[in-house]
Amino acid sequence: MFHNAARPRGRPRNFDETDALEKATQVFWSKGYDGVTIDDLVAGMGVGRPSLYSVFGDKRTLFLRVLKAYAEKKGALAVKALLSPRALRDSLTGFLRHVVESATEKGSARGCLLECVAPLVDDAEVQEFLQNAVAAAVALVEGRFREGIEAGEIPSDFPVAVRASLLIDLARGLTMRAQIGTPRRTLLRDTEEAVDLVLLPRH
Amino acid sequence: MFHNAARPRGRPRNFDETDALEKATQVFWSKGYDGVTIDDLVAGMGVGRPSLYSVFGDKRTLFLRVLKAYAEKKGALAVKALLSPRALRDSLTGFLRHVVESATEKGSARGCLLECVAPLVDDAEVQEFLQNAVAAAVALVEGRFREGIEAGEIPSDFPVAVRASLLIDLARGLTMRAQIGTPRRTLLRDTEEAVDLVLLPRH
DNA sequence: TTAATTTCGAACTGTTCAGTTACAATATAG
DNA sequence: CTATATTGTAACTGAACAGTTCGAAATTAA
Repeated sequence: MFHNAARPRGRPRNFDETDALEKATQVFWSKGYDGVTIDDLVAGMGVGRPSLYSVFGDKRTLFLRVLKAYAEKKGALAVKALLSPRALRDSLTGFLRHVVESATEKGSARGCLLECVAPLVDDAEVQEFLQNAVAAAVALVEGRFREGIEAGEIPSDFPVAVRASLLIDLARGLTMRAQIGTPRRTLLRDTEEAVDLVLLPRH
Repeated sequence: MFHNAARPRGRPRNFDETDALEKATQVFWSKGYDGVTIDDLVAGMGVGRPSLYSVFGDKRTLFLRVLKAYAEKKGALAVKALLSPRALRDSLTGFLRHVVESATEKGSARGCLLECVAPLVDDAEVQEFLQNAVAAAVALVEGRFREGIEAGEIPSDFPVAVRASLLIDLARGLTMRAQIGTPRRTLLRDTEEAVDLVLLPRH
């Protein structure tokens, strides 16, 4: 008899690795990095202490993995919001709306792991990862602006790089406001304004 | 013989309270709140452990005091930058330049205690304080915009409240970029762009 | 000089924490 | 059914930590 899904030999795990990782995300997201103890993770992930070490390594290693999974997921959603075939304004609004909505989601921590938690982690690898993530986000928005130019939605002298950078700054600002408790509807209102602003032609 | 500066009775302290508080600010600023131990503070402030407790209370109490002193200092500088008698554009540029410069000061921690560290502190009093600080900052910028309208520097239909909020969002974004290591000159360049943007008339 | 007062330095105490170990539980292979 | 492999549970260990205590040091008051 063959097992196509090569079932491992010993006692099976009673947790799902991906699921545990998502739970770890919530723990770091809500308590910060330094504020989290291994016991918090054990409790939050539903994984035994020795399993946690053997499967995920120590806190730093786990955090890096959480960070990468989170960024990938968030990045994919940003791509989806920005690169769907619709008007430029709608793309940007969709992007910022998604940012605000995920930062104010009920049942989840406020703010954003990448913007509020990770920047405070005193670790070279984390910092480098963040810088790349920000650069990627800016490049994505830049790309969308260039498409907008080709489609004639904005003038050809539109300052693509600068505005992309500023849009990301605005997104960060909105996220930080979510972190300190500004209500979702306020942020959603300002989302519209931010898009208006960032699309204004220069003189 | 009278002592006009009513010298207290016992052994004199060998630290200056204000100075120690500034050192504590640097400690929290560079290590975050949860990342700081009492020993870090003892080492960084040059104050003995028992003195620290008797003079400043526990970590939370000390942090609240640090936070308030920091906000007061920062607020005063913001007022100075925004309310000096000069052109609106120069006021705003001065404000953002100050934000960027203090977030990228060499010899000091990067970013901003109020924007990068405090929002992660899981404490109701801290959160409330931050919300008020943000509201005050927005109100300050709003006031400056209104002066600009009176002086005819911007049109009377200029969306004062919205733009003030967005300018603060931009400041937060710039600060967070400083935190993750974006160089000062990049941020200063974007400062100019941010002011240009926020002053654009609406269509 | 002596008494009273306050701070300083060092050591102490009970707690929390990270990481490990020992053993029981649960599975497969033959 | 037995041997082997892997996970889960609980408890252990040494280090780090918060907050306190105690005696020595430094000052004023009398």
